[in-house]
Amino acid sequence: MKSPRQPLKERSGREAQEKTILDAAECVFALHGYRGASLQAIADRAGLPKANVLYYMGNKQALYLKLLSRMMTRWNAVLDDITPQSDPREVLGRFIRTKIELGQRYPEGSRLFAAEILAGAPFLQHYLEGELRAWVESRAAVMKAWSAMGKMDNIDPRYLIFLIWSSTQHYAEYGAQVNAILGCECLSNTEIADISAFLERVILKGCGVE
Amino acid sequence: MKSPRQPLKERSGREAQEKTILDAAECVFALHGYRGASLQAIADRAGLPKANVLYYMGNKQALYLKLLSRMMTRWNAVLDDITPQSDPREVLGRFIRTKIELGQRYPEGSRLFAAEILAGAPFLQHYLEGELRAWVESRAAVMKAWSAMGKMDNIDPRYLIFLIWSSTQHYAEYGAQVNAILGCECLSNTEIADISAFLERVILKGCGVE
DNA sequence: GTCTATACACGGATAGAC
DNA sequence: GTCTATCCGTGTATAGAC
Repeated sequence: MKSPRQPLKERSGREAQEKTILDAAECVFALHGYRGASLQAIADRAGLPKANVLYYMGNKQALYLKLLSRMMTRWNAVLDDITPQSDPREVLGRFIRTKIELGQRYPEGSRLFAAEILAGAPFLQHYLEGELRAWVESRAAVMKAWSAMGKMDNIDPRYLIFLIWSSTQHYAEYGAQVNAILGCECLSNTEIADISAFLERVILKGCGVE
Repeated sequence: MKSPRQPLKERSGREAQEKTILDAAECVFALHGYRGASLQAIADRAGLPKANVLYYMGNKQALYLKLLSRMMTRWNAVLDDITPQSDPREVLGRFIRTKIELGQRYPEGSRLFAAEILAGAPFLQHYLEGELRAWVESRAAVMKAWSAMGKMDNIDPRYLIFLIWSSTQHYAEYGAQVNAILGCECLSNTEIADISAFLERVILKGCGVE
C-alpha cells in the first residue's frame, strides 16, 4: 500500500528472499554437510552477496537449524492415521509411497538430514531420543497389535520401520549411485512408480501382510 | 638389522604410523565429509602433528582417495560366487549377512562412502558408472535367470540389490538414529543377529525365494 | 534493506631446524 | 623421519557506506 517501488510484483518480498536463501542453503548443506558448507557457496547459489545471507538468517547455525526444522515439518504428516483397526496393507503401502514421494520432492532436504545423522546427529540428538523414538514406539505398538490379530507375521516392528525408511530414502540419498547404475540423469515418473510398486510388493509380502 | 634403536619392537614402523593416520582420517571424513574434514582434526585424533599427516599421505585428496580405495577392497569379495545354478536362498542370505557384518566391522568406512555419495560422488563417478554398474548388471542377469527358472518371483533384480544395500547399510550409516531409537549405546551381537535374521526372512520371503 | 570492506580465526600446504 | 614456524587463501562474522 505504501511503497511506490516494485511495480510488477517482482519476487522481492522478504519471504521470497528467505526462501531463495533456504533453498540454496539446503542444497549446499546436503552436498557438503554442516562444516563443509560455506556461506560463500550458499550466497553464490542464491545469487546474493554473502552479507545478505547473514542479514536474513543471523548466522550459519541458525540457518542450518531452520533447514532441519523445515524438513521435520515436511515429514510430520506421515503415518499419523494408524490404529489397530487399520488395514496394514493400505497403511504400510501408503507409508512406502509417501516416503518415496517425499524423497523425490525434497531430495536436498533428505540428503541434508542424512548428512546430519552421518555426523552423529549433533543438532538432532534430543529429537531422535525423544520425539522420534516415541513416534516409533507408538507405531510399533499398533503393528504388534496387527501381529497379534493375525494381520501380519510376528516380527519386530521397529526393524520393519527401519526397513521402510532405509529402502525408500535410498533413492534420495544415494541418487548419485542409483542414477549411475541405472544409467540415467534422473528417475522418470515411470521408474518412480515401478520402484514404489516393487518395494510395496516385496516388503508387504515379506512380512506376511494380506 | 642395522638400526640399533627401537629395541622392544614398538609399533613405530612406517606401516603402523600409516594405519594410525588412515584410521583417524576415516573417522573424521566419515563424520564431516571431504570438505568438512580438517587435517588438524585428523592429526589430533591420530596424536600427531599436522605436518606428519602430510608427510605420510602427501595431501588431503591423496589421503581421501586411499581411504576410498581401502573401503572398495573390503567390499570386493561380496556376492562373487553366484551362478544360475546357485541356491538363491543361500546366496542372498549370505549377501545380507555379509553386508551387515561389513557395516559393523567398518562403520566409519561405510559412513565415509555414504558421505561421498551424498556429495554427488565427485571422486567415485567413474567407478559407479563403470565397475559397479557392470557388477550390478552381471548379478542382475543371474537373478533374472533364477526368476525364469521359477526360483524366485519375477522382479527387477536391480531394485532387489538396492533394497539389500540400503537396508543393511542403514545400520552403519544411520547408527546414530538407530541407537537413539532403540535406546542403546551400540548394537549388541544379539541385536545384530536379530536384524540379520529379520532382513533375511522378510526380503527372501518378499521376493518369493524358497 | 543492500552491499563493500574488513577483522580475525582456521584451512591446506611448505620450509627448514633438529 | 619428526616437528615448529610460517605462507597464503578461505572461513565466519561484523562495521559501516549507500
